Order: sequence, then C-alpha cells, then structure tokens
Amino acid sequence: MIQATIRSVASRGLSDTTMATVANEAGLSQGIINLHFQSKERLLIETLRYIADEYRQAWKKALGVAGDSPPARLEALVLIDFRLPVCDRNKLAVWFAFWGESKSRPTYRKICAERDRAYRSEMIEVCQSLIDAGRYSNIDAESVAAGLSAMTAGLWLDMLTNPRSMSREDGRAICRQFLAATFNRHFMPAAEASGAGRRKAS
Amino acid sequence: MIQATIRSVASRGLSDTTMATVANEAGLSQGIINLHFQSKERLLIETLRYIADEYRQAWKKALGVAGDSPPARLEALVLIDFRLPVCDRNKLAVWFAFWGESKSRPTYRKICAERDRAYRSEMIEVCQSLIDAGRYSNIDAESVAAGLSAMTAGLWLDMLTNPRSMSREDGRAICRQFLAATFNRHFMPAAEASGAGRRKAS
DNA sequence: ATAACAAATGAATGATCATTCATTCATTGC
DNA sequence: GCAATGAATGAATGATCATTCATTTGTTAT
Repeated sequence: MIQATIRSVASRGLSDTTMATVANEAGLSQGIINLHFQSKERLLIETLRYIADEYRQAWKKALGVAGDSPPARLEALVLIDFRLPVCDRNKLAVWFAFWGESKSRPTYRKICAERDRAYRSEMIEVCQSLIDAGRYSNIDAESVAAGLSAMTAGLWLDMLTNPRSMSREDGRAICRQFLAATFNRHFMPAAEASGAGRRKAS
Repeated sequence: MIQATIRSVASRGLSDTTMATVANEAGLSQGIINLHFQSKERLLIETLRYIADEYRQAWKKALGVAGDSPPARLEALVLIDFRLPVCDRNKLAVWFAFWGESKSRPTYRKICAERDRAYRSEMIEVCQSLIDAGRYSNIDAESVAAGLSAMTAGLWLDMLTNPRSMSREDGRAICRQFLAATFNRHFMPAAEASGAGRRKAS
C-alpha cells in the first residue's frame, strides 16, 4: 500500500495523487486506505517514514560490511546513495516531492531532518578520522561532509530531471573525483573501478 | 501577481496554494487571476519561467562583470547561487516545489532542463579553460561542472530544510573548499574571504 | 460632463476529492 | 455446519476549489 503510494507519487506527482489513484495502484478499493491509515495525510507521512527508514538501514548495513578502515567506510557511505534500493527513480521522485513541500510542513521537515542528522554525523566522524590519519591540513570535516552529501542530493536531482544524461554510474564517478581531489593520499583519481575512459560519448 | 504566487507557494506549499490564497497575497479578488493568466496551470508555469529567467539573467550579468580570467569567471558563477536575488529562501522553496512535481510534468521539466543546460555548458567551458591553463591532469571538465552544480543544488536543499545550520556564507565556504581541492593552483584553501575560523560553533 | 473602454469584483457553478458507513466477503474457532 | 470476527467494498456525503460571468469601478478621450 505504501508501495502503491510511492508509485502514484512518482508517476502523477504529489498534487495529483488521490486516494483513488493509490487504491488503484494497489488493486484495492476506495475506502480501504482510511481503514488502515486514518487519513491521506497519515498515509503520506508513513510513506515518507518508510523510505527514510529504508535509507537509514541501508547505510548502517553498508557500514557494518565495510569494516574499520576510514576510506572504505567513507566510500561505503557514498555508494549507498547510488545503489538500489535507495537510488531508485521512483523513490527519488518521492524524496523531492516531500522536500518540495517541506518548507510548509513541519512534520515532513522533521522526518527529513532526522534522516540527515544521523547520516551526516556519521559522515563527519569518518571524514575526521581520515583527516587525522592522513594529516590533511586546511580542510574541515564538517565542510567536506556537508559538501559531499549536498553533492549526492544534487546528483539525485539530475537523475530525476534528466536521467538520460546522469546515470548512477556517472554519479559515482563524480563523487569519486571529489574524494580524489579532497583526500588525495587515500583515493586515487579514477582508480579502482574499471573507470577512466568510460564516461558517456558527448 | 507572480510575486504573490511565489509567496504563497513558499508559505503553504504547492498543494495548498489555491487561486484564493494567491489572490489574497496579491490583495486582489478571486476571479482576477483567470483574467490575466487563463488558468492556474498557466500561472504556475509563468511563475517558474520567471524565476528561471531571473536566474539566467543573474549569471549572465555576473559573467559580464567578471572579465576574462577563468578563475574569476568560475567564482562568479558559483557566487550567484549564494546571493540575492537568486538565493532567496522563498525562491528556493519554489524551485524545490517544481522539481518535486517535475517527474510527472513535462512542461516543468523542460523549463528546468533549459535553465540547467545553459548554465552547465557555460560552466563546463570555464572549467575546461581552467584545466588547460593549469595543466590539471586526471580531471574532466564535465565531471567537475556536474559535481559543482550538484553541490550548490544540494546546499540549497540544506538552506531550505535547515536554514539554522546552513547559511549562504556557509554554502560559499563549502564550494570554495571544493574549488581549492580541485583547482589547487588557482584557488587557495580558505583564502580571500576573512574565512577560516568563522564556521559555526558546534 | 459623458461616452467608451478596460480593469476588477465576488457570487454562482460544477467538478473533484477525502471521508464515512451500511453491506458483503472471507477466515477462523467451535 | 455455524457463529463470529475482521477485512474489503463502493456508493453517498459534504467540503474545497478552479472557473465563469453579470455587474461595478476607474480611466481616458472628446
């Protein structure tokens, strides 16, 4: 049912998503949604919570697998943003739909802010240990983390509005370049992946 | 009247913006909007076009002032995103409101894509001349431009959802750090501005 | 002053949509 | 088999909202 909401918001937008379109996507009937969720508003909030939880679980799991090395942890955090199930075009559409309304909806804003807070503070911590380990001077963990996570959000926007010119792989490559420029003793320019000459034609 | 729409979308969100709320913001009466624009949809489209045009004019003018030196031109392009009138919280809210609906509205997507195309190709050109002039190897103008403009979009999101922790000045500093890391022979780490120790307390 | 014209009003109309609820359908325990 | 419970239906209700239009208000030209 939440899946149906995601599909409806992605294909019709938030403003053309009605109880009827969601029920239709779910293959169920009109009244059923108010029986499970109490209102449309609650359904939308639960949908946002669902993708926020999925996101949180994804990066926590990735960090668990990545081990203790700071570069591996940082790369794991970044990769999550460009892999399924997080980086799914329908889900990106849902994120932006809610962000678009977030200024006027404190509830949406709170859920989004909480997602960010946890992810960001983890990323700051990883960047800080990388800075300490590599004796990078003149850079500040908070700024790097803010810049990096801003970059992934912006790349999501490109994937959403212009999927033809921005693939998940392109996004990863662009982030890798940022890491190579910032932490040049830990990330090689266009290295580990088969990378290098693979960028799109024009 | 378009100003009234911007205010209404910013304070109520796109989905709670009605002809009545816009007319109210404008200090006019219900029916007047359909007389000037033919429909609500047209009003929204004209509003989007308005901020897209304002954006285009802002960076073209900034480039005119910046002169011929590639670093100055690149810095001018970036600064535009963190200055009034472009970087106004209400206008950021409008951008995100439309981006949130853009997947399901080809017209919105087209206007946004056009804004991007022009800006991006200008930025790629500037980055390319910087790469040539500084003999930077291993970096690709397209990727740098894509990363940089993605970063500013993401920083806008932070300003929108959490203005307390992300100011225009913070955004500029974060972009400057990106430039310093990428084009280290042209941009000094935290240099020209009074910068350095000014980041927020926690 | 007055005719002619444009701009603006706000009540009325009709469509869309969230929500409700009496009824039907399916499942489980006895 | 047969209650009894809970899930699901879909038609009905009432609210909200875009759009229309007959009327009023303001402005310009003669």
